[in-house]
Amino acid sequence: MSRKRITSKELAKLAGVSSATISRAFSPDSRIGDATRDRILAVAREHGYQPNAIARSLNNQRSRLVALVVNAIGNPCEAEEQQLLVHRLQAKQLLPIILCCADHTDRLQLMRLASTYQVDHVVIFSDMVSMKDAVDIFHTTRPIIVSFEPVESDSVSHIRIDGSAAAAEIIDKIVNDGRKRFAYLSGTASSWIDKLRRKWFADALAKHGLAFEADAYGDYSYDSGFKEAVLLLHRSKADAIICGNDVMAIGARDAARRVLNRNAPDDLAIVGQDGIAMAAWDCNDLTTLSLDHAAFMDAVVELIERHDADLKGPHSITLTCKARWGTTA
Amino acid sequence: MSRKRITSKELAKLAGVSSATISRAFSPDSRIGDATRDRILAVAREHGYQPNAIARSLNNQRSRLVALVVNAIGNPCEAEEQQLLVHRLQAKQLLPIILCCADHTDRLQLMRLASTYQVDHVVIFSDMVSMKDAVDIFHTTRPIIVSFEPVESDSVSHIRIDGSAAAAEIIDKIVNDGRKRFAYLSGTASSWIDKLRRKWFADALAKHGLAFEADAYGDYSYDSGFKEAVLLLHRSKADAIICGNDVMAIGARDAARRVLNRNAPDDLAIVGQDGIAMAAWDCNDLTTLSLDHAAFMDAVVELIERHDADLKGPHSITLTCKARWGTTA
DNA sequence: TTGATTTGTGTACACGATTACACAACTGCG
DNA sequence: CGCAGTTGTGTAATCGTGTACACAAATCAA
Repeated sequence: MSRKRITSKELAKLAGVSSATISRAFSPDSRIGDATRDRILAVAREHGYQPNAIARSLNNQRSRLVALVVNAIGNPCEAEEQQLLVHRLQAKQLLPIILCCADHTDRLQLMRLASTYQVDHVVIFSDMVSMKDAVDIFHTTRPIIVSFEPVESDSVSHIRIDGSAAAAEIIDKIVNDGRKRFAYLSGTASSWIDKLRRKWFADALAKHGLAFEADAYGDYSYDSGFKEAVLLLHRSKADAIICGNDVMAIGARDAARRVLNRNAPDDLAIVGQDGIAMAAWDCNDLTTLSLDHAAFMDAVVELIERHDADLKGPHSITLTCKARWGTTA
Repeated sequence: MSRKRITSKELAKLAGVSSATISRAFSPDSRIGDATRDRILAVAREHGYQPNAIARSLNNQRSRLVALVVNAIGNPCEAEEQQLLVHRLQAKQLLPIILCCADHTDRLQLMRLASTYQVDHVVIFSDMVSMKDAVDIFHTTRPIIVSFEPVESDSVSHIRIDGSAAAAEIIDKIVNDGRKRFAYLSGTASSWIDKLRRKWFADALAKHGLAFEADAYGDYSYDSGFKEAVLLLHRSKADAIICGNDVMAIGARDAARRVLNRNAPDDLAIVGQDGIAMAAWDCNDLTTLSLDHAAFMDAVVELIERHDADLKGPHSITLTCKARWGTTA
């Protein structure tokens, strides 16, 4: 009920000790009498005292805050991973600060703002910021970079994702089904990761003497998938569309069915990427290049732990994708 | 490149002024010579100096952090709103700390942890924590509560959501279509908000002399919607299912079609709640009780602003839902 | 010219914790 | 009993800012 938060000095007076002893009562292994600690914790509980994390951070040089730089949290393709990571961080008593790039014009300013909070770690999922900028802004933090734009800085850890084998598997199947005219519906034109993903499929096509006949660019959203697919199918003779993520794939499938009356998998093949839960829903049942999100986030946490243990960097972990077979290709 | 962050005192030496003057250079309206400010900002930029937000927070008693207590971020039904709010907060230079309750066992401990960071505001979207606990833990913050469990504390602001009119509209239509046997597929058994939502529909049914014939409980997920709908349709003769959110509604529709070969809207009616973007996707086209998420988040920001302006509370804003007509009912 | 006001800057303390150091009390050992 | 080592606690400095206060210089009014 009291509006004001009690401080360690005030609690010290109440418990008849010095504020240093209060601090010790809250530090797991420090020289303090058992009786004193118990008494202090009792008084603390009674008055609702908890050490001020801001003050503690200032003193420790350790904030226990983690910045997550993402495109958006509203898009299921990212949100699922984010949820897993947030869960893991919370379990380690780390608090996530989310920086949402998608609808923020000045992303550098946003990252600078977060960096003033002395975050202990930075995880970058967004392909909307350049790694150079990120490294520059978080130069005191050693950012953990996630599979975008590998930077040749030794202060950066890196998770590499390899989907080449699974992409080949999927392409082989579709080509064996008799399709020859492929199109790629990209997430964003400028994204490094998106170019890499496209290359997995392009290389697989090359083995069959094929190449993408058309390209389109969306923004990872259902609506962009829908709209671009319509345009794509009008201006090309594509009978197979590889999409930058699952949500766009669903949009493309709906567009083909609704606007052009072409149904997957009979009239054309649609392939997604990510392997989100929604891809397995009965109404979607998408064929997709899927990544094990739990393993992905485990890798992120692993890097955070190595960073904490101050192991010499830079570190790198590689994960491979698997094909999920649905009924759209 | 330098591993260490520069402090105001060090910068002061470099610029040939005192650290107080450095501080003034970064405070918009404070007595400082234009020439001095410009010189300091130049030197600051050169050395990558930015005031330490942790230290500033400790001094100001103002952290510019906002805690968002949510069930999950992976569930589209919540993620969309969260994205809108995060966007609005970032525009105001406030940073969100997300507390994800769904997969965290000790939610009180989680809230206590966040409260030690002296967050300026708390927004509670989760129905997995009791308001009493939240108010207790964040007693210094004046939590902004969102439409769950109204608490008779004058330190709590509140957003009330009224869907009774829209629910009546939807029920009227379905009853006029000739259906009489209604079931409610709830989000969680214990949730206050879920009971309220059910009541909107129950009241509307009562006007027709009807009542829910069956109830089931899920967890807001697609899988739970699917599974519970199967059980529900086996043990009752329901021909209309009102679901706790859109994702469960999609699960229920898929279950009816796949497992029992009953298609909406011909063989049964399915109604969702929330009105997320996905509900309007061509493959779903859900009839749903929808809320204007942008207006909702505007209201949250409005409350935050009133709180900042220190207007006398408690404050309350009411929003009403609208029906979205799809092809599932 | 003089006294009052404004302007710009430095000094010193506060914010709320942690921790190196000092020291008293107690333990154990020969 | 005396001395070394351990244990528990207090004192004071520190983390990096913001700001009240003091004060000199500059400006202004009459």
